[in-house]
Amino acid sequence: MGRPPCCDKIGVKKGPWTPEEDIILVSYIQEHGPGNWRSVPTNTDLLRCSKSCRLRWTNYLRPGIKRGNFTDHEEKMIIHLQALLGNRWAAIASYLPQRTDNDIKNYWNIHLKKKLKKLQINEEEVSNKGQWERRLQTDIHMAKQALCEALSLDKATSKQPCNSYHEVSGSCSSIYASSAENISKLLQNWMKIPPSSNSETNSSATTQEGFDSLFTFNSNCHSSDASQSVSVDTANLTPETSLFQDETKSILETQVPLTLLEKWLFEDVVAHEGQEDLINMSLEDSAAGLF
DNA sequence: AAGTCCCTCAACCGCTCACTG
DNA sequence: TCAGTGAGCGGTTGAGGGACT
Repeated sequence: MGRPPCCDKIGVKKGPWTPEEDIILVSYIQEHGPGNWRSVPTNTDLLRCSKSCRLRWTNYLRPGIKRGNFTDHEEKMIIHLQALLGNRWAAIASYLPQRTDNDIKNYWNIHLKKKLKKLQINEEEVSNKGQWERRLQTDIHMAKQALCEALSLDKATSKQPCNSYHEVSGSCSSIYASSAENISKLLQNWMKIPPSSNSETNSSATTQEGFDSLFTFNSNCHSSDASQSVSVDTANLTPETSLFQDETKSILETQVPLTLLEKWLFEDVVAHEGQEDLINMSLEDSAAGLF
């Protein structure tokens, strides 16, 4: 038996969202909170698929989304995390809470792939090309091993879903950059009055606490200022807040260190505090060539 | 000015995962 | 244990706009 469609395809509107639709969606979420997407089209006048509503919210309307150019720091983060995690864009996005996985994915495919390809060509031209590749492959292999180890350990323990999107939505005080001013106002109101009937399993209280413990933002996170900082506080890295909260949870509980990620997180903090280069592991050479 | 090409990014599609009864 | 269902994720597409000829 085939999987039924998520919604009735007949009469479902496709294509770009209009400001009016945005307002309807935001108003609904303001009242009911994000989640239970299935009910959104039925309880509103939106002629949209539930998936479309969710994507519109998570990729565009959700508060805390930073738009505009990626900073050097963000680029390095993405490159580094992509080397460690592969194309797990959602996981990578949880380290860059102001960016959506879609944005990161697009940015990678459009900009960074080209840069890395260019770099690779350059590297081939220099004599130490093989050495760099071997180092990179070794580091990636080590990262994969660590992740596999963590994931296999995790399977033995209880699982908790990672809802980084909603952690962000409940914590950041920024507004999204929309062309529709009224939507922005709606969102501002929503930020002031968090939804009381949030149906998500992750409460705003816990997510706020957890989020704050992982990421520390400048107050103006709506700003596109390149100096915005995202520092990772490893001292407060709790199982609830980690990107790999399930993985990390199991690790912490079983006292098995996820050394590679921890090392990187620590180095990230050091790099920030000492104004040193973020990338000082496998990609330090390549990053230097890129930027 | 008009036509074409290229780039960007919002949105869609299809798959997998997680949860529930 | 298993089927049904909702939600999330990653790959891909196509419309729109800017750059170029």
